[in-house]
Amino acid sequence: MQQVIDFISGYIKMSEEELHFIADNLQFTSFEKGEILLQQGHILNKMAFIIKGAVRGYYTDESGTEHTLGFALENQPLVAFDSFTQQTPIGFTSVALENTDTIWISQSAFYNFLETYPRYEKVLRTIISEYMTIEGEKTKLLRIVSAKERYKALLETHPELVKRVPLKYIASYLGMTTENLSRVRSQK
Amino acid sequence: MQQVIDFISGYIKMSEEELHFIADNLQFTSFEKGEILLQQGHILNKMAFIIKGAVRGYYTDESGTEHTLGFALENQPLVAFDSFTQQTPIGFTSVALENTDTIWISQSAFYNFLETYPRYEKVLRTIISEYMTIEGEKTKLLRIVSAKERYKALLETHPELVKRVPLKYIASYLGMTTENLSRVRSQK
DNA sequence: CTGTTTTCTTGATAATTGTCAAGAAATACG
DNA sequence: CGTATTTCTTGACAATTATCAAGAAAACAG
Repeated sequence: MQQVIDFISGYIKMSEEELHFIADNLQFTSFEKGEILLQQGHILNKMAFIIKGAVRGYYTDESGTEHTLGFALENQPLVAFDSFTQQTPIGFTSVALENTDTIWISQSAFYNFLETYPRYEKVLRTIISEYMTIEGEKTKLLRIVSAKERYKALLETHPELVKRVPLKYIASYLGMTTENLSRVRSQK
Repeated sequence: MQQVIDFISGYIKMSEEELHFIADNLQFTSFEKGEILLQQGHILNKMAFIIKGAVRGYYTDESGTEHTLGFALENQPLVAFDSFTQQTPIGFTSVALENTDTIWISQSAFYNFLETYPRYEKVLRTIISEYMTIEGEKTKLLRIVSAKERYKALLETHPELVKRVPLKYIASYLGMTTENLSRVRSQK
């Protein structure tokens, strides 16, 4: 709970009232390794914040192949903002890589909060724009043509992921086979 | 001008007052083919809407190689939302592929509008979330492993781009060499 | 319309990556 | 602690893609 408050406080000084509003509208849920937090195709009426653990996001294409889109660790929000806002099906599945603790807020409580305390509109815009910067960096990393350089770039920017996440998911994230990642790693 | 109004009106019924506010704060600019609309590294204090023409977005990596990130055509906004919001350097350059007409709004006018007519916060969130959906689709397309399938997918989802944009930029966008795209095209 | 520049295609070859298969290493679990 | 399962590595080979080079086609400018 404190972690959510800390996260928001990084953007704005919260009043007691706002703090209570948030505290009263959060719900705690634990997931065991392998359990699914968000399911591709479902409609999303809540958003999450990861307290502890790690999560992998992937989508399954028509041929049934999984493509890892990203990872989320503790102290990060876990949202499909487009699905949440437009009430359209989520484009990916989120599964726990480890036992993971999360806190959730419902869509109605979220919008209620925004309407009651409109100064958080600006905070939300900032968070979204930061998210876009990160996504932009991810896209750029994926456009590195050589598999070796792509891995090297990830290792430099997110060493914690490479340590913590099974290599086969790192390979899938980087758009290469597990075998190729294994070889590329042994080269340097 | 009417095109901007039409774009916004697709999301909300605008009042006369709002309409005038917008009309009074827009500035028209034309770009010749090859001219730069947004420059990687600059700080952005305005956002654009494309009235006519086509624009290519790319970033230049450390080795000097250009990577095409996307295209924008008429009736589409042209913004680096993260840079605009956080006042950080833009992560890409936008260059006109054709003679292009644009309309611009300054950051101050934009925020002024949002504060004066807060119901547009929701409109903005919707536009942003739609943008995220599109970016998500782009990411998924890029993760298709085979060059041939990647091209086929783009041809199916955005045939207008393939017709209108020089192939070498399509190749760069799809993460392959021009030569390979040429070969892949001739196969089917 | 004509020369010039840019874009696109094609060929030959090398490098990278994927695929299939099997075994080693690490991790999970009773 | 020992067995089962999952993850990771390695090898051989095939397929895909990049690179370099040259010429054809198209677009552009005067």
